[in-house]
Amino acid sequence: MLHALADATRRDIVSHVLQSEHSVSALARRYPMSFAAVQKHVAILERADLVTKRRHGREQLVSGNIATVRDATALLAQLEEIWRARIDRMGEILAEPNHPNPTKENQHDREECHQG
Amino acid sequence: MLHALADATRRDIVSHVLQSEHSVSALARRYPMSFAAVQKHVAILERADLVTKRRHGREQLVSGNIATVRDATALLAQLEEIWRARIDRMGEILAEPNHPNPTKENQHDREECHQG
DNA sequence: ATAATCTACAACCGTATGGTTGTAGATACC
DNA sequence: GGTATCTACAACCATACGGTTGTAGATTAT
Repeated sequence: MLHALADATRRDIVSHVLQSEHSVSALARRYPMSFAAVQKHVAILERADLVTKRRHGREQLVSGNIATVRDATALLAQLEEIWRARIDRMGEILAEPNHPNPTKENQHDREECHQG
Repeated sequence: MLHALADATRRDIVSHVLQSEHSVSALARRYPMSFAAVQKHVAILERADLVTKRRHGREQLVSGNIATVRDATALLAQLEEIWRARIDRMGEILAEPNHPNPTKENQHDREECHQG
């Protein structure tokens, strides 16, 4: 599911179909790629249950699957929470004036990024 | 970067090396796969700047790259925020007593779109 | 019926993943 | 020096991605 969200085009599609339904061809017109490519992106999102398709005449209307997107956001928030806790803890340790191992200091805090 | 985080093993590695440094072989011992496989995971995380390696004798100690992880969590939080706003908005619309399409709330059931 | 549109699906290409094994180079230990 | 350990890297495999083109089916409009 994170994999499905790890593509900018797919995230954009999800954002749009969360606001209103769009047919696959309407979505395809928004991106500089073929219809089939967008169709595949929609299929991946559908497989991850992030969007749902609804037939309307000859069109296939795509809409965001609210429940699954909610699950995804919950998972992301959870990961973010866990990591933030760890980061905060490391910040505390580094801020301690008497922590035993100064060599553990941040490898390169940020300013000497001579090497991207 | 989301791609780098879209793998359970890699997320686990990040969690662990955020707490303390681990050599590549120490990490490899934690997972039911070969040393080379874990080495590749670490390489992917390193390419995404999520971890950093530091040489210590014959070992290569892996540690979480706090700044990039922070960026990642910020990005995730941002995505979550955008989507939550959309979701909340849809929730409001669905909660309105006079909105035109009440069947929209449970479009999860797509039994058979049969047509001949 | 014919044409135009929307969709689905298959085949193909180049590349990356996730995994394996094998080999070679450094480093530590005896 | 010899050996064990840690690492790097290459080759290989199966699968999937991201994209293309092409073809066929379904629906709408004329």
